[in-house]
Amino acid sequence: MRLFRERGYAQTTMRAIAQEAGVAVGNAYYYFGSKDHLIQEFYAHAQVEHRAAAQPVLDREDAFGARLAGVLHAGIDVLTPSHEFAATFFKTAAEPTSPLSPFSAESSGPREAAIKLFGEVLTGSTAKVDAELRPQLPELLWLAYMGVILYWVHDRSPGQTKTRQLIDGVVPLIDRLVALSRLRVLRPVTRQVFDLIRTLRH
Amino acid sequence: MRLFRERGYAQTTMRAIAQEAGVAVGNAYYYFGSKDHLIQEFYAHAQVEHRAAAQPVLDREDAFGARLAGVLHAGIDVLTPSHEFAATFFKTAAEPTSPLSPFSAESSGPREAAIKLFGEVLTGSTAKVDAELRPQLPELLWLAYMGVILYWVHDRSPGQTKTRQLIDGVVPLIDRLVALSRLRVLRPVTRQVFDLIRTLRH
DNA sequence: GTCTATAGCAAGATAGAC
DNA sequence: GTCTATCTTGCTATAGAC
Repeated sequence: MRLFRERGYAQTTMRAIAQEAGVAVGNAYYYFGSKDHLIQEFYAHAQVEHRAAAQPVLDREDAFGARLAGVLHAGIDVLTPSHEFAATFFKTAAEPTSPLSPFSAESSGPREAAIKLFGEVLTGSTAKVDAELRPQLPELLWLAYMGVILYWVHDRSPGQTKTRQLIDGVVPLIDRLVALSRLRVLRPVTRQVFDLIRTLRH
Repeated sequence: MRLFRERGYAQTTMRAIAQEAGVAVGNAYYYFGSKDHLIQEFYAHAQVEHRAAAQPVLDREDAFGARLAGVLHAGIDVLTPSHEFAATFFKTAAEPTSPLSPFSAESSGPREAAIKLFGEVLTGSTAKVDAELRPQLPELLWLAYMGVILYWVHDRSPGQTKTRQLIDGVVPLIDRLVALSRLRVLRPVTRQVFDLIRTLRH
């Protein structure tokens, strides 16, 4: 991970990694199926750090919006030192056939943990949420987080300021939509959304 | 393209491509900067085919929803023969630094053409659209199309049936939201969305 | 400016000995 | 489990033909 951050993904050779780890190249491949597979370490690591960074926010805030914003910002905080490297490795993660896709079975560990984190955003908050929406919401929030990361990876503004603006802009929006979900007028729309999600899930 | 479709992206070597084309490897590199750059041909080709496949729909339908659904389905129709290959090359397209990203400057040609196509979906329709939303809508529809493709690439259901369901489910939703955009109650929400888009654009 | 042929490098991945 | 040697392939370099 240190080499990746320092030189970037492509510039870090398996030979260099093996040498740095004091083992032979073949041995590295004994433990990691491919260079790409090393990235899964990154996921697991990032998830643990994210959890830790989010804790103070979860302890402090009780408004849904503040909690969500805090957790999203914490996620980006943790990733920021690896921004350049993340941009280059993102291609591997995006490949659907890859076990590195955040949607893949191999990534289910970190994914479940992340969804659980967004569950805590909800349960610890004072928000009143539509009963039908509530069980779906943690996964939807995680999906939104994936969207934020997708934007962040492409974000070339200095310090990724735009991503911060995206979070600050999109959180009140989600907050409002969640509140509106209980409104009678919007019932058909939310129903339609749920039906669609249900259809696609299996 | 034929070799890619038959063997997949990784399994097709530059040596094989050059041989099949009856040229030397060096000559292939004279015309294409890298193996990845061959993919841009795919984009351009797909865009032209998409345009042609969408024409009958645009001639026939005048309801916004029907036009949008038709154009989205036409896009997937055109891509379907390359589904397997697309899944493996998608990684290159997803890398933000890559000139192959659909958001990159190098891809602006096909992108503009695609956005224009969604402009026609709108202008030829009978839909009444909020004045503030109208100029933004074609690009937003294109973005939604990118989302559909993202889903399609990951879609492992036989014949990518799920993607078809996604289109059929999401189109009435978009249709309804576009109609609702003129509603007074939702004005603050749409304003919020526009402000966010404006902020992020520069 | 367009093309061929060939040689060779770098780096991801693998085979097979120990 | 670990190593060394080797293979494969994207890509580059060179020298030369037309």
